[in-house]
Amino acid sequence: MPLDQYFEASKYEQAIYERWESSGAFRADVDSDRPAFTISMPPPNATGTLHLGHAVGMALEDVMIRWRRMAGDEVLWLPGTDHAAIATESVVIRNLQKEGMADPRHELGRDGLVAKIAEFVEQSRGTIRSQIRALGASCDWSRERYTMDATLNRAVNATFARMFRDGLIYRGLRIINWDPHLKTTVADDEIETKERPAKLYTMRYGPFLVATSRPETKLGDTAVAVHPDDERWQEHIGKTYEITWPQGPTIHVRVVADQAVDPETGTGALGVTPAHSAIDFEIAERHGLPLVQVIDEDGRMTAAAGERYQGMTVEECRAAFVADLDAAGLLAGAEDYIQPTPICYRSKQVIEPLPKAQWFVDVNKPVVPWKGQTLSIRQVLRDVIADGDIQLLPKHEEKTYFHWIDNLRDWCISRQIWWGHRIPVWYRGEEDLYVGHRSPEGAGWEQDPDTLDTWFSSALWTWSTLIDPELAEAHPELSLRELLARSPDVARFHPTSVMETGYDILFFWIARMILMTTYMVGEVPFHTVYMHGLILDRDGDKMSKSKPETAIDPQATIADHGADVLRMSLVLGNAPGKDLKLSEERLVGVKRLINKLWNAGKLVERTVGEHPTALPATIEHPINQWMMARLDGLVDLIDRRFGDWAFGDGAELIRTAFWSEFCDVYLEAIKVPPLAGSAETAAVTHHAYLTYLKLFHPFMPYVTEVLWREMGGEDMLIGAPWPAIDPAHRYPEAGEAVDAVVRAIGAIRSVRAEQGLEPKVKIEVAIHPTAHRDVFEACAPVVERLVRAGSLELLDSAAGTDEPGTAVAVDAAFEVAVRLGQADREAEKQRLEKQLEQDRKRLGGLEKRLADENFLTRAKPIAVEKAKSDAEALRATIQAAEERLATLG
RNA sequence: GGGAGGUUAGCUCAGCGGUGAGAGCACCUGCCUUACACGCAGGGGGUCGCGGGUUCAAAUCCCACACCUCCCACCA
Repeated sequence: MPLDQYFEASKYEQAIYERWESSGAFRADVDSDRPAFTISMPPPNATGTLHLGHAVGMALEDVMIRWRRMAGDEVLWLPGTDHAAIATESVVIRNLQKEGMADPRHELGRDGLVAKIAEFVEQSRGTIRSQIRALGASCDWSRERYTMDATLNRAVNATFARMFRDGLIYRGLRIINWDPHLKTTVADDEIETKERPAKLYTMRYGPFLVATSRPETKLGDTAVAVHPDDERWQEHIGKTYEITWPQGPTIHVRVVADQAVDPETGTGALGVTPAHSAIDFEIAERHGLPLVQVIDEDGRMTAAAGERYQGMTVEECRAAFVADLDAAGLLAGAEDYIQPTPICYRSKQVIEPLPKAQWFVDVNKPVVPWKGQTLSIRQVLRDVIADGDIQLLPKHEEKTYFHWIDNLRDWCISRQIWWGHRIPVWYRGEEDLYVGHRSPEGAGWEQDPDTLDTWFSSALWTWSTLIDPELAEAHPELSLRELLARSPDVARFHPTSVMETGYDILFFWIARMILMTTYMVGEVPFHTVYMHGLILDRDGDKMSKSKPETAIDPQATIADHGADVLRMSLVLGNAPGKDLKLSEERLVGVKRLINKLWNAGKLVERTVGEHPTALPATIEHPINQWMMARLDGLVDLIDRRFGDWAFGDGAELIRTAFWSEFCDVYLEAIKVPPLAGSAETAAVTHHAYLTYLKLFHPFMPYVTEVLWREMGGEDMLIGAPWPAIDPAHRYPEAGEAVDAVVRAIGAIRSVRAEQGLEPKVKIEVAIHPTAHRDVFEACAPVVERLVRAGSLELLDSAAGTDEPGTAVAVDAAFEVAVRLGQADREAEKQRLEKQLEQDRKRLGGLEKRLADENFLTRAKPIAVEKAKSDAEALRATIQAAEERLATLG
């Protein structure tokens, strides 16, 4: 069936995806004896929609997966979704509020709200699934997982319990990051620092001057700290002062000496607010200072702040307190100041440090068995990268990673929201505490109200998803260790091969997967981490709805141009860690490539005819040989680029080879007899085209699959073997010779254009090959056609090119002459002179270098050899051109 | 304040010690040549950020500087 004029993606995509899926091509076979290649899909938010960040990741993952599948690996790409605790809960609460429910938490209660959220997730999770499908992702849907699956919950609870028993998880009173908007704690890594203009106030404070950008917290001060060696304050150390604020409470501050104080900063005297500053809290712990909380969980002042300020927001209190201080003459100064303010990365609201008892993961306790040692989490995290057990791409991210580890503090894992894995800890009375993966027997137990940080469950993703859910359900009594040991997928597909994700979640997720997996499973979660960059708009800004003219919507792109266009646009030229600017022009460029591939298919279809033949035992025609040699070179090159994870670069190379070698040279050449109409040509054309389809397939699966079927490829392309070099068809010599012919064609075309010879004018051409005469002879009809020659003569010597009425071009492998007829000989002279000038200049450079004793003795022999042969060739070219000029007069 | 990456043609980028610096897009000229005008052929265009240094040889390595981007930092 002849191909349509243009490829219309929407006509084919859905049906092809269904054929792939129903054929079982996506499903991993745990029993095969092929080497395993595994990717755990980073689970998108179950209630989300696909954005370009997902799209670039999935496109890259699918490239890897399809490549390895064709290359013969047993591939598993495990898809799934995340319950995204904070994000999902706040969306549902907002929706309920829009529907008129003032306080959903209060009105529905815990069970009611959780049920509502689960219902919402169930309803909306289909969207992301169908969008992943539309992209063409060849993932194993039979193994789809969700971070709230029963099996995963069991893994979470068992992990918590084991860490608790090992002392890696503890409950402690700390200054935590409290988000008064979301009403929950957040981890240190979930904080962004935003610089905001503020004032740095200096206030009189007993005998001291104290600087602060947060005067309102001074209502809760219990000490003044100075550096132990600071001479200015020696007499005060150890004393306690009573300070009565103008309109507020009276506080008692002890003067303590502490190394943490920098004498150079501020006034050198630090007002210590243990309840609202982590550093002050630590000072307070060291000196046994009391803790007075003046800000509550709503971000308002408490009773301890005094009657006047109680109930004010932090901002209101700051303004009021400063005014009061000023009125009382206690304000010594106020200067402009850029204040680094902690912001929650989710809610974008200001974080309030508050003292609260929370659950933490201890990163310094040495209880993790690793390579025969017992290490701390921090040490294992460092070792797996330092030892090369895990490779980070791009490599420079290792430095960022080590820097993060050096500054790592205990990880706060408890959250005060309701949606998520509930902390598996039960209390009974004051004394009894139970930790386990199932609720304890007996009456009177109360479960901890908090839930776990989403990243706690995500951190188990690579292996918790491989546990056999049926086994887990049938055997609730099995320990996690036994479940892992008895789940076939775990042994077969873990550790995974690659983790492909954005570099922005290196700490949130990558590091925590390493942390949890080394501890729980005793192996790394993956061998390679491929981190893609951000997708930006054409101006290099983040795409946003406020800039619709440059934003690109993945769904609309798939609908308008097809999934292949979107995928290839995101991958072409992309490299680990590199941000990519995506624009309409980029999409159009890929669209043209697909159009070219499609149209080449039409010509191939015509050339191959109804009955494609297999490659003959030997291939005779040099151009056919050349095509085979080019394919070999390309396949070899691509294997090496892909092996180095350079998929974007590989895609460029395939594109260039396909367009400039196959289309521009080969497909033009085979229109001419005797290549045209020969069975050998049909076979080579078919073989070459199918090879390009295979190479393109990981990037553009849909259009290549359509063309594969149209070209009579066997079964489906998704399961076809990756191209390999066939030792029976190696023609290295043909490459060089036909390259010379191609250069000759270019030289004649240049002469044609420079002499202003109209395309309709048939020119008379003579070629004197100085090498590869037989190949030139075999290719003569092709040359004749591609340069639109009326006649073509092959000469045995340069003699024929001496005639005055010709234009000549010279190369190391040939001289070509174009009979000019009426054309301007002066133009020819000028062209030659220009060429001569360039050649002489270059020869001059080479000769200078060759005369340099230092170069001859110190340079690598191969460099000297190349310089010599280049000079040789140039001299011949120059001499021929000079003779030619002489005959022109 | 600490750290990382970048600066090559009008734009997006490749090249990362071997010597005439490349691609795509854009531009110019000519072509609807029976696969493709989403195309074909030819062509113009670059002090490789600035200044030093190492080397027979530097866009490529080293040092300093300038500018851009990003990450980290307990808010005196």
